[in-house]
Amino acid sequence: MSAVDKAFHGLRHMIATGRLGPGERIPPEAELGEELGVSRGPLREAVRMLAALGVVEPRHGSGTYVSQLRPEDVIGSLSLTLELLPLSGLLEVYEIRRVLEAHVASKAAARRTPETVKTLFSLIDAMEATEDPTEASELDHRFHAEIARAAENPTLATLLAVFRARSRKYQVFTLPEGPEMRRKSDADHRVMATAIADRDPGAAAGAAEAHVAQTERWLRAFMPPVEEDEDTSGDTAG
Amino acid sequence: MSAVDKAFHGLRHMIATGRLGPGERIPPEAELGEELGVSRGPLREAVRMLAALGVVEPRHGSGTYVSQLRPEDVIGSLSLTLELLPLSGLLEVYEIRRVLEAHVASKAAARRTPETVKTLFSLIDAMEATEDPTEASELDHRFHAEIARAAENPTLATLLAVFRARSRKYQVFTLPEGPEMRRKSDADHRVMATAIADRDPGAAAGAAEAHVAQTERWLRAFMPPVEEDEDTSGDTAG
DNA sequence: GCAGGGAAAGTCATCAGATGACTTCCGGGC
DNA sequence: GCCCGGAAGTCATCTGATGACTTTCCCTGC
Repeated sequence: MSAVDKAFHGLRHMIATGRLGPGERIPPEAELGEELGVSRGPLREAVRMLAALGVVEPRHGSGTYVSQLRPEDVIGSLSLTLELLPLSGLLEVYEIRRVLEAHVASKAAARRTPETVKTLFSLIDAMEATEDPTEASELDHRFHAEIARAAENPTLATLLAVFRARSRKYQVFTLPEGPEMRRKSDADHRVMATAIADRDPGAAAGAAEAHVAQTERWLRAFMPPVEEDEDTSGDTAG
Repeated sequence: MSAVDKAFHGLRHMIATGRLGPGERIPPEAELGEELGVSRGPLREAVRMLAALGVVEPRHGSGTYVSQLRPEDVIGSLSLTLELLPLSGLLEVYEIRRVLEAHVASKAAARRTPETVKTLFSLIDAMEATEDPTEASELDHRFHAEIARAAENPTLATLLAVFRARSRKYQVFTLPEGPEMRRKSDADHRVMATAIADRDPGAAAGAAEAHVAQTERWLRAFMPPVEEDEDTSGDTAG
């Protein structure tokens, strides 16, 4: 086993067994390296691996801390890599998204509060009012995020947010057919929001699934990946 | 921006823009470090991060290669960290699993081949025959993996395999109540397999969801995490 | 006694050089 | 034609030193 593996598994084991708990600071590099029997180089590489996976977080000058280890912490790590997938593989992701969006819509319909309904419709109004495709995309994201939030499963909400972020790289609304697509999309949103407002889980699930399927169809038809030099990772969704 | 970030994003950008394609070897450390303007230390840390995320794979003595970038490549990275989650967060994962297992069961029922059915029942027979809880757990995994495979979405199959692996750390069958649980579990499996054999998607989905829900209930009741020093990562599922 | 400033310690970040380990390839020997 | 050995290329690791940032604490001034 290589030194990096030794450090990686050793550190992971310390966390798995509870010797290092969520939020806790891990020992300094020199000390930990000696304990694990590796020098600082490989140890740092192992720490970076765990950081990329959302398990620890190094803070310059302060120390390295174990994350809170919530499901969304580790699932969020996918957002850095999912957008590297070729479009072909993305279609498989879409099938998953279809199923899960339908589920959260259904659950949101069952558990909705008046505030949720109000938020959803105000987001729809804003979407229909704006001309800026980027803003529309942002509002669309917040609309779906709000539904996922209402379903009361943060893990699932994070997973769907990751999947959606990948799709947003393709800004279909900027195409010539964009305006027509947006009208259709807006109509879908109204159907979904209405079903949720009516506490009708079946209708909400159906509308959500149809909406995702429609988006998938558009993406399949045109696929101009947008060149980007992020970070535009402003997660302004409430 | 730190040197590690510069190297990480630089490398990721090279892959995102297609300058480095799947399976391709990236430039040697010295060369790449010079191009990105960082020394070998931080560059290696950035490479390790991408390796942890399933994007690249360093091979000692040969070079570092971009992965095939299939969805399962990057999703598989979750398996290293999902088992670090506390049980409380795991319940949210179970809800997702319930929905997705139901979906794959339904799809498997629609697309099943005679070979699939044969495999499923032979796995059930083997499960009922064995006394070894570890072997039973392994067969259980293969049973569910076979159903996911039949649904023809490798990404989804990988995602479910990751979720299941987390649950298997809790070997509920070794409890005093184990034998009774296993009888119930075996019965569930027969219902699922029969629904799939009958090409009845609705019944298959219902049976799968009920089965996962049952497992979840057991886990919620007893939760003795099994200490382990893997790797037992033998993915023997066909 | 208290608030502010600044020094000092602790820790991660980075660079540089050297050496070892492993893979790959090629040519020589049989 | 096959096998073996060596050379080159590349990643893996160690060591030492320096810089950057954060945190703590003491000292100063009021």
